[in-house]
Formats: sequence, structure tokens, C-alpha cells
Amino acid sequence: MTPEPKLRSSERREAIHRFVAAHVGHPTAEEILAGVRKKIPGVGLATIYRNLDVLTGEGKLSRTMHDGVARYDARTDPHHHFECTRCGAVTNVDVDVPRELTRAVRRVGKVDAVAIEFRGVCRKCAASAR
Amino acid sequence: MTPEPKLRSSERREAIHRFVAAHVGHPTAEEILAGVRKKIPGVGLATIYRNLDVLTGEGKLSRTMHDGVARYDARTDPHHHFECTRCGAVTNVDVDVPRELTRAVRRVGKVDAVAIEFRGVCRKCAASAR
DNA sequence: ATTTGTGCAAACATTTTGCAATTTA
DNA sequence: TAAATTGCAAAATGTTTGCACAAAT
Repeated sequence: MTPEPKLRSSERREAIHRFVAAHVGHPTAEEILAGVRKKIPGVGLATIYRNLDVLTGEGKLSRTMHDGVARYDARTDPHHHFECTRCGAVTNVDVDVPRELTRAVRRVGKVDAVAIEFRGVCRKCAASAR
Repeated sequence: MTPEPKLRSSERREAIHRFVAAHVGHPTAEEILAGVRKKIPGVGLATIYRNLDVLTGEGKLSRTMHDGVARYDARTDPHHHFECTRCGAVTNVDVDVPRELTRAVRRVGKVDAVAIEFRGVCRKCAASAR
């Protein structure tokens, strides 16, 4: 197998990590690019993607797919998501997965992970009536 | 708003619908193309996509995203999925979502739909040990 | 000095769209 | 014949990769 490259510190990687950690809204690669460029104007999109891969591999970030586009989160412990169908915001949700749920699935296979996605209209959007 | 076009019958659309209905494994557009081409060699990929959109809009198919690629299913009633991390197979799972689960999310917003994705190793893969 | 990290552009994969020709009602 | 459907190619997205150069160890 390919020997894992030894990571060395890089300003970009740290900036990317910090940006995602500071943004609860599950930013996309493009959003992260825009954010990081405010501090380091020269960064390229490829650097963003490569470092997001590294950070995800290190377990410092988690990746979730929403409508086919990747979003990143500094939370890596088990949690779930609420996606607003009106504004697209993705919010973390803390709920425990009842044992009975995964138990019912054992006939299909051994469950290693469960991802629950709630979809609906978030508080903010519901407030701005319509 | 744009007036909805009146649908008319088409051999391709029916073949696409039949193919998906006959394939429990949540085929992708490419897989559907390959399958339909056995019956109708001339079909193009754009036709597949356009008809999948129509059929999904009609409520005859449902679309789910897995790793950024769309998969289609003739089941449109609420159900959930088990994805094998080894072979990639997607299996339908019938479990009820406990009331308490969505109740806990009300503080975030009004929940209209819940999608649960179980991930793990399916029976078949577990059997072919390793 | 070696090896990792970076920017840029090109390559990729999936899905969508423009258009002229065909088919259906 | 009017409107929907199709094939093809081109465009649009989002992501990955090849390469030469810069930076870190």
C-alpha cells in the first residue's frame, strides 16, 4: 500500500480548519474558499479541496452530502441534520437513535452508522411568513 | 408561471419506468440507460434524465442521492435505506420513525420529511468473509 | 536534500440545456 | 399542424488530478 504522507503544518490548512470550525452552517467548498480568501487572497480551490480531504481523513472535519454537493462541519461526533427546504440552511440536530431502530435493520446487515436527515422549514423561514 | 406541458405517451418513458420498477437495487441513470438500451438501442442519456425528471415529478418514481449520484426507485411511499459500504448496494428498509424523534426537532423547525440512512455491511458481503 | 504543499489549468463525472428533426394527439 | 419528445452535442456543475514551483522539515 501507499505509505501515508507525513503531514506538515501549513497556514492554509489551519485557516481552512479554523474557518469551518467558526461556521456552524456547514459551508461548501466554494463558501470556504471565499471565506479563506479574505485572509489569504491567493488560495486556489484545489487547495481547499485537498485540505478538506486531509482534515476529513484526520478526523478533524466531517463531510456530508446535500443535493449532491459536499458540505463540511467541524463536528465529528455522531449527530444529525435538519435541512431547510426554503433557505437551504443545514443545522445540526442532537437526537439519540433509538436502539429499536437499528435493531429492526439487522436482517439487512450490520449497521455501523446511522444518518438521519430531517427536512422542513426552519424557524427563521417560518417567521418571515408568506 | 410556465404552463405545464401535457404529457403524451412515449415508448421510452414507459420502458424507463418499467426498468426502474423491475430493479430493486436503486439504479443510477447510467444503469438505466444500459438497461433500456437492451430494448431500445437508440436512446440517449438526455432522454433518460428528462424522463426520470418527469416520472419523479409525476410521483411515479423517487430520487435519492448517494455519494453525489442520483439513484431512482419505483417505491414512493415513506421508507428508508441501508447502504452497504463494501458493495455499494442500496436496500429499502421499512422502519417507523418514532414520534419522539421528530418531536425533539421541533425547536429547529417544522419537520416535513425524515430520511434515515443506515450504513454498514450487508448480509451478502458479510458472508463472503474476508 | 527530500518530500509535502500550492496555484493553475486541464481533466473528470454527472446532470442540464439548445436545437433541429421526429413523433404523438 | 401544434405541441411534446428525442438524439446529439455543447454547456454547466462540482470535484479531482498533473505538473512545475514554493515551502517545510
